[in-house]
Amino acid sequence: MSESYKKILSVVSLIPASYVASYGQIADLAGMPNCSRMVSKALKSSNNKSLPWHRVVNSQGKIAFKPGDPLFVLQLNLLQEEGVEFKGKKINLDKHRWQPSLDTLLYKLNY
DNA sequence: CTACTGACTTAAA
DNA sequence: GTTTAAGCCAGTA
Repeated sequence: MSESYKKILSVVSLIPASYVASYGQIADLAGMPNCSRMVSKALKSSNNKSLPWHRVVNSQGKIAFKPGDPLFVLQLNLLQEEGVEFKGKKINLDKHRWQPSLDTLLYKLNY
């Protein structure tokens, strides 16, 4: 596994329950701007069961999967169990977006 | 080697 | 609201 993926996954692992981050946001925090597609790749290739992958949604606050997809339902359930509110298909990002403090990133990611 | 594919994003029309 | 188009880069064929 590449260092890029490791970094991405380590950022995702910091997202607390009932908060979400977008793919682009994760890419930015990992020091790889404009690499949102790599975030999805990294998540797909990860087998880590403790990774809170479900807390990553797209920039519109919507789940990235198609509504018919089994993973869509799974992710929706996981988020709702954590108390994330859906307004239709969208999450209120103003309320639920993860905004990590600088010390969180510095300390936990060894930047 | 080239070509295509994404659990994406942004800007522009 | 919508649809395009370009950008991104590790996998895959």
